[in-house]
Amino acid sequence: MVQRSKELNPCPVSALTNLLSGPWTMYILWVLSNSGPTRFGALKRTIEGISTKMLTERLRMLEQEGILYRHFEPTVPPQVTYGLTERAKELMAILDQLDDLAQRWYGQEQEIAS
Amino acid sequence: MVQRSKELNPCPVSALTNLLSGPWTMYILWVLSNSGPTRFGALKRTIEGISTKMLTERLRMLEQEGILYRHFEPTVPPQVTYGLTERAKELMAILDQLDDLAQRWYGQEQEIAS
DNA sequence: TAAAGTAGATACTTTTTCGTAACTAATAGG
DNA sequence: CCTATTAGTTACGAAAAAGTATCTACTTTA
Repeated sequence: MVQRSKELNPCPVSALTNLLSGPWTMYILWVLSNSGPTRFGALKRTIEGISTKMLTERLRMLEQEGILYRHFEPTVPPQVTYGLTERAKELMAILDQLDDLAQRWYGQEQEIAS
Repeated sequence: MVQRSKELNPCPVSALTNLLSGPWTMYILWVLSNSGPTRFGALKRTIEGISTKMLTERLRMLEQEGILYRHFEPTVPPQVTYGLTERAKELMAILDQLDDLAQRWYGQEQEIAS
């Protein structure tokens, strides 16, 4: 059997970072943080390039972890809205710091030359 | 051509999180943070289950990003030591907060029943 | 003289990941 | 009656990621 790193999930940090480290994950949180609760279709349109499958996968995952909620309105056609939970907000506070760091390290390149 | 998420690397945070999100990456930083500068072989023995290839790959990557340094001593057999840079220490300060969060969220399960 | 020890590099193979395309249900509108 | 709409699910296949095994150099030790 081949040993992959995800199996051994010894400490809580690993659990959390494995979770956040998936593709698009941070981006999805970022969008929901900026736009507030958003419907599936709108998310898909906003997050350019993501596939339906990937998006649902990530959303399900984040929901399971209690980082976002899913509100299903059984109209026809159905309306499903996703939003950040309290947990997500705690998380974003830290991710914002990471953002500051990233700005300082890599941000210069992005400066606007007027 | 198949569109993968890593290609589009728009904002600095993405750059940083893509970097941290690789397998074993956080764990390696964690070990170096706790143990101080460590030789390749020792790292490999500590990080149980990691392959040589994976370990070198991650180390090279972190070195390129200026997150850790590599010190090569051309003895026979050679001695190569890896350690955290200042950047890494800034990073760890934030990751420690993430750790606190993880403890609160998932830590309970790990409690020792005396 | 042969083996051990370090820090990898490389080729080859397996596993996993992820995108694409096709399909679903129920209703409203033309 | 036919089509559009939403929010997915599923099977399939290609590409990327990661493991395994083999090889290197040089010296010391047995």
